[in-house]
Amino acid sequence: MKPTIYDIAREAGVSATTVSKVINNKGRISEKTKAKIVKIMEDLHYQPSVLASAMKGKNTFTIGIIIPDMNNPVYSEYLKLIEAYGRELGFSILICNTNNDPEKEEEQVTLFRQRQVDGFIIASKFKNDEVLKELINENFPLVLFALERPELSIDCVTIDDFLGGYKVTEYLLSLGHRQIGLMTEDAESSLERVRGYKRALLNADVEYNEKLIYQSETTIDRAVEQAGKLLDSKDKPTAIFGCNDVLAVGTLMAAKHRGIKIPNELSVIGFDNTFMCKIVEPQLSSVSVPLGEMGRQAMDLLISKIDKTNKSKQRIKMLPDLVIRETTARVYEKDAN
Amino acid sequence: MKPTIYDIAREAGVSATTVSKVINNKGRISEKTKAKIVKIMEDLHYQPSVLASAMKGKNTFTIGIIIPDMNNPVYSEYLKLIEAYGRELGFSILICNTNNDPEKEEEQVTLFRQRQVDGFIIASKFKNDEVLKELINENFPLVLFALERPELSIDCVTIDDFLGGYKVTEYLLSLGHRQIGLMTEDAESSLERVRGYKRALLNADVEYNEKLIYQSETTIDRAVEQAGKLLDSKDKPTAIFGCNDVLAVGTLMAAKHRGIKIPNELSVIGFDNTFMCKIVEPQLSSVSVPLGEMGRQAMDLLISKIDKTNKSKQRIKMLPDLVIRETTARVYEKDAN
DNA sequence: TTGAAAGCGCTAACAG
DNA sequence: CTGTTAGCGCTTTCAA
Repeated sequence: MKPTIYDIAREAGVSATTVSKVINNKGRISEKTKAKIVKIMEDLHYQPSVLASAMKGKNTFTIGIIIPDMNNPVYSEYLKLIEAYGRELGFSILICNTNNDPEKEEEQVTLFRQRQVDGFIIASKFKNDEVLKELINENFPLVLFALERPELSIDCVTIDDFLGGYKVTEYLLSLGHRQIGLMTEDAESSLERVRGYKRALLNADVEYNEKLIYQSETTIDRAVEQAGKLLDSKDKPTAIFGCNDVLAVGTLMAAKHRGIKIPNELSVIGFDNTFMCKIVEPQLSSVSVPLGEMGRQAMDLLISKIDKTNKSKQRIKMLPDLVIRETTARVYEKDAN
Repeated sequence: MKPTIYDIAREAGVSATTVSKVINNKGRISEKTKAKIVKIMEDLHYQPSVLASAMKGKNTFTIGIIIPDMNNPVYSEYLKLIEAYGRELGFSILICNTNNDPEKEEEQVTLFRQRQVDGFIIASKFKNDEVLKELINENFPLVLFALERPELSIDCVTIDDFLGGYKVTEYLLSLGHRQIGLMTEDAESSLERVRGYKRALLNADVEYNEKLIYQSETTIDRAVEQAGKLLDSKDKPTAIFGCNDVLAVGTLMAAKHRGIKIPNELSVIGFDNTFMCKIVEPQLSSVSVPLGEMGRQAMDLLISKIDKTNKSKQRIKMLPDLVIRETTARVYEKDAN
């Protein structure tokens, strides 16, 4: 059996309270007894039970992370960073992969709460607002990651999707593209990216054409499919902006299947700047987001809520950067040949 | 505040014991009181505290997963599958990404145990055998995943790495290759794959050349680096077997940098059959492993240990399959040109 | 069929 | 500086 605080107390000839005090570095105890207790704890490999102390209202030092798909490299990367940073701070991570299924989202929140997580970081779009609202009402520690809820009063750290979409489009326009296709995803963030895209078109006096916009689930296969439709459509784009790298990689593949030369006949640019960008050929231009910094911010923010050191809510928005690689080029001029 | 079992009891005009019994479906209670209690629990959104019941010696329904790198698509995929299956069975997943750092491994095991996980699934190679041995001695529920410890009496589910390595090499030999390079990783599984490779060479009467073997960390960048050395070496291989897809993709890239045509001038084959195989060009041949089935088996095995329904230890070994895509071809014959 | 009492391992008053 | 006491939310005898 694992030793309990009483075993230590008995061994040291003191009370459990005293042991508790040295564990938590609280109250005042003589250096001598303290040293003795510490030694005994070590000898017996004593580890306090997080459960028992949590039952007394203390933290479990466990947080729940809810993400849509950890197979998407952005999320696996993010998860990895969060886990590492969390561990540094003494927190363990309970994960849930939702596939954006609202039922799972709700189910997991209650499951995690039964396990008394100290807080949540949520990256999966909650279709089910009720759950979110309940959490907010209870003032339960919670931060949204790369996900916004404009209508909800809630902490979040996101990237400036509008700016990202804008920059991409502006860059493509500067290369002479006028028919710029868009592969989007059913997510708030993509909506913003599309808004940035539209604004850039507007500012450049280029007409917006709805038919150049295709939505797809974020899997390679579906992206290939949808991008195929876009490429086969009448309004042939000379450039395509994928609202995330998965979508962009799918686009790349669809183009290759059709013998379309990249970047000469078609420019493609993604979003997220995942490792996929470097392994496809040609290497994918993309938009980089400071994932590490974002994860850190999200954690710090969450912990400040858990510790109640910070009561005010905030939206932190990080700015994205263009990373130009090999899939973007000046528009292909038929007349030139 | 969240309602407790006492709140329910009071509301229903019964004792906490009775409520506990309906929660756990134990003992005998009249349908009538049962119905009343159930209704009240629903009305109050009552969720029993896992912590409190765990304190009475019950399960936490939480298991710890320890993996080396969730950015490696094999692991993220596996993690995703495990999480889904675990949830189906009512278990939540605590994760830890170790980067194969023995300190983190040990640290996490104690951390997870403080949180009273019901068991572990470990995919990260434990350099620190002591921790593993301790767990085994205590008979703590534990299964190794895609990882073996031949010297330890421990449950595990792995793939037959030897067979995988053998098949790859056999296939490459059948294409006429004789100079077959190897990109390996510091892991038990890779050792087995190498053993398969050697055996295949032996069986085919092809001499084994140590200089064709390069070890690398499993990251794209390091793989590119190491593969570069292999490609630049005197013993120029006509084919390279990457002990995992990351290594193989790195090899592919290194070859491209050097203008080596694939598969005409160099065949490359990976291991794991991750989604990367399909997005690189040409598409990577690889070895598929039944990850889903393996995850399921690992979970089932672990749970049988937790429930103590199964005392006997076992090693489950799944068989891998070759998936031939576009990076493998008959050896390039200089004379033919 | 139901309930009273004890206790899991810990911590927080409060006394001494 | 240290210890006594009570109790977190639940389950488990055992008795009624």
